[in-house]
Parts: sequence; structure tokens; C-alpha cells
Amino acid sequence: MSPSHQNPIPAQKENKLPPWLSIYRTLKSEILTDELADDDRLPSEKQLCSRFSVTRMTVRRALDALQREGLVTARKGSGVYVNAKPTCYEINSGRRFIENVATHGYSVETKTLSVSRVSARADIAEKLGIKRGTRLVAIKRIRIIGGKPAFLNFKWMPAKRFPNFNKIYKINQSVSQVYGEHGIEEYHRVETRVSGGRATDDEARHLQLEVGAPLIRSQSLNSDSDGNRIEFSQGSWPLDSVEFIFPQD
Amino acid sequence: MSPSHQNPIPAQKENKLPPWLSIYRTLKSEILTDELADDDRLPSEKQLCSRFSVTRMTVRRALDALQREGLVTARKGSGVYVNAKPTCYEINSGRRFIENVATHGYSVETKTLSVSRVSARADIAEKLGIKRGTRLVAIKRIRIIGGKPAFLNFKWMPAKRFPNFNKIYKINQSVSQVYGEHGIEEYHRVETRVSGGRATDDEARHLQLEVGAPLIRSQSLNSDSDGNRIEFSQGSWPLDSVEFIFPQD
DNA sequence: CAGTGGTCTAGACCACATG
DNA sequence: ATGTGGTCTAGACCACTGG
Repeated sequence: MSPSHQNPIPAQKENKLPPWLSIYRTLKSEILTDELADDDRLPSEKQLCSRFSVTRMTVRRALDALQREGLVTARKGSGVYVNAKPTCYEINSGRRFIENVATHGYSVETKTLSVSRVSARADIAEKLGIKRGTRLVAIKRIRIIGGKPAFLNFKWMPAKRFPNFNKIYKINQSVSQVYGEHGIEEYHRVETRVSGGRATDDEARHLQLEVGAPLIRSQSLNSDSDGNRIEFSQGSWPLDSVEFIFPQD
Repeated sequence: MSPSHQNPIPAQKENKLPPWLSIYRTLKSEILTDELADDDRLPSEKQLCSRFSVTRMTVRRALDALQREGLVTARKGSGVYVNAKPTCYEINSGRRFIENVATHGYSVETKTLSVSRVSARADIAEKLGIKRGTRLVAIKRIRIIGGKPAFLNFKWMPAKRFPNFNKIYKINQSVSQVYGEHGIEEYHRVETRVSGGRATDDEARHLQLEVGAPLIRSQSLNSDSDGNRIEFSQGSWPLDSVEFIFPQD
């Protein structure tokens, strides 16, 4: 063995790209040009090693980058697979959720995970313009689009305003129907906020993600036609699955 | 040398935590409990190796996890530093960028990375309502807030509309001044879109993130007071650094 | 200059899935 | 049983920073 473990060919000094980066780019372009199609298995790490004349660690560095970008998924004992291109739902802030998604031809299913009474947390109380500790109706739901869990949703509403919430909601799990039965025919969006975050245990479980996986969260505040705030809603989406659209002016 | 390179103590089978994970958790708790304060330098990788009795690769696996979470930042040749708890900038869609951030008391610096002429890509042409291939002015900038790269920004504008772009922009790197000098006193936001994504090479380099790090991207379209679309703009933010606020109705 | 993180070689053992 | 990815050891050279 020579004293150096380095490549005996020290590579062109002009080519200053780290090997892992050029491997990454090569594989990425093969994925994006469909030389590697959706759900295809990549060559094994060992095969990639000999193809690119590097060790496994260098190949893995490139695969890690692809995986973080969501282009591939590694399955232990099986291989590394090309991910189907992420489905991205367009959420237009001017319309109701169901209209946003249904118009794109997806089947939407809503599963109510819980309906409960809680005391208002400080942040929610402030949004709704009520006192901290006021009784709220809290519902937790998961939206399933095309058979895949897509969206975890919490809503909080002043309980006093909706005495018959449970009875009416039970019928077809429609919040807007609850509103209608309580004399709220029209309501509108006051504000929407969009931010990033990392999946909590709860979010990860329901959305079938890893704990700490990147997310997009939306928060929105609705009021009735008299300007009374009636609902604060939060949603959590997998990072790559949604685009929010805000038409303005 | 023994035929095995493995640790001679094969570790308790009960403790099934991978070493890198327990190192990660140890360091994370030291950061979160302020044993390691903001801007502190962590012990060097070599020191951590001896502290935890592992090789550098194992330490680096743990540091990578911390870095992806945004808890620490590695500086080549210098060390690994604890990040100040993430600052989240509120971006209110009704106002200009500089107003959004400056009102929160941050210093904002803008660095123009390039100003060029390009042919309109199909997607940008569609947004701007022009033909594909039309000449555009493209600018690429990085916003530096409180000394840290915070926001990578691209803008595309029809070149024909701004014959003196370079000359005017050079003066104080102000796009709105370019607009003013070309007779556009007022312009307004037509639409904003917010979505998630993963850092490209370019984004990672400028925002000092890993390739594939989670991002929030915003796209916005501006038009002049006659409704002519004059600018398509895209921004990329580290996931945890921004909250978009959209007042509505 | 010495020290740091970034990258890489050349092996190894393990848990897991069944190409 | 074989092959896969997940993890690890024990070194090495490089570019960069100014601890």
C-alpha cells in the first residue's frame, strides 16, 4: 500500500467539483429526464461505487442529498427508489377547502379524529378576540386525498356560539352546515398565515411522516358577516404537497 | 490489528440506540438547556470524538442532524457554532419587503449577485403574459438581515419596458426607483403563492444551508396601475425563518 | 503556522428484505 | 442464503480561518 490512500490520479485541478456533487448531479438529471422512471430502483450503492470509481461513503453522500430533496427514498434491505413526482395541491385562499381540491379531480375524504370542549389557550384567545380560558369547541380532522393522508386540521370555535355543534356536525361532518344552523350564512377569511415547521409526534403519526419532517402550516381566522370572529383554524401539510395561492387587490 | 475493526466491547444489546443518535440527543439537550449558549463554539470534532469514544464520522453524523434542524452552523476552518434561536420574520403581503423587516428593528442589507438579460422561460412568460423567449431583465439578490443571509430573491421584468434598468439600478440597487424612472409610480401585487421545497445547489450556497434543506418559496406577480404585468419575483427562505401574513377581504 | 471542518479511502458488522 | 442499506472504524489529504 502506498503511504497515501488518495486516488493515485489526483484529478484535474480545473475540475474543482467534489465527486459527491457530480454524482448527485448525474443521478438527479437521470431522474429528472426519466432515464430513471418513477418507482424504479436505483443501482445498488455497490454498483454505483464501481460506476463512479468511489467508495460507498461518497456515493451515500450523493444519495443523501437526493433523499433530502425528496427525489428518492431508501428502503433498508431493499434498495433506493425513485419517488413519484410529488402531488401538489393548489389551495386558493378565496375558496373553501373542498372546492380547492375537488376541482382538481381528487377524491377527498374527511376523518374526524376528535370533537371536544377545551379552554382557550392564550394565543387562540387573542386571535378570536376573547378572554383566555373561554370555552371552545375543538375539532381535529385529517383530510385524505386520493387515499393518502394529506392535511391535518384543527379548528377552534367559541362554544357559546354553537350550542348544537355536536348534534349538527355529526350528520355529515360539515362545519359550514353547523354555521348555517346557527344563523351564520356567510363568513369570510380575516387573515391567513403560512409558515414552516417540523412535524410533532402527533402530526407525524397522522400524516405518516417522520418526527421532525419539514411541514407547511397555515393558520386562518374566519369571521361572520358582522365581523365577529367565529373560527381559528390550523393546518399542517407535508412540505412538498401544497401550494397556497393568494390573489390580491 | 485484530481482524475486526469493531469496538471490542460489543455494547449492551439492551441499548439499541445508534451511537450517533445518543450523541445527537446529548448535544441537543445541552444546546436547549443553554449549557451551550447562543454563538458558543462547540468542542471541535476531534474533541467530541474522544469525549464520546467514537470516530469523526460518527460525530459528524450527529452534527449533521443538528445542522439540518438549524440548531448549529458549521464554519469551515473555524468551528461549529450554536445558532441564536431562529428569528422568524413576519412578511405582510400588503407592504414592501423592506418595510416588513425594517419595522421589526433589523438591519437589512441587499447584495445584488447578478443583473442579466435572459429569454423568458415558459413558466415565467405565462405569468407575465408575454411570449416565451421575450427578453427579460433578470436580477438575483440576497437579502442579509442582521448580518445573516436570510432570503434569496430572483426577479424577472420585461426588458423592453426598462431600457435604462442597469444605469438606474446601479445607483442604489432599488428596483422601485427603476420603476419610478420609467414612469411607474404605483404598482401592486396581483398574486402571491407560497410553497415548500428543497434547497438547490445555488440556494444552499447563498443561504448557507445544506443542499436539500427544507425551504419556503414565495412567488409573486406585480403589475402597474394599468394592469400591465411588470415583474415576476421568487424568494427562497430557510424553513423556520419566516411567516407570511395575508390580510384578506 | 496550527487547528478546523469538508471530503475521501478501504475496509467492517449489523438488521432487514427477498430485486 | 444473499444482497441491500445503516452504521461504524481508522486512518488520510484538502481548503479555509485566524479560536
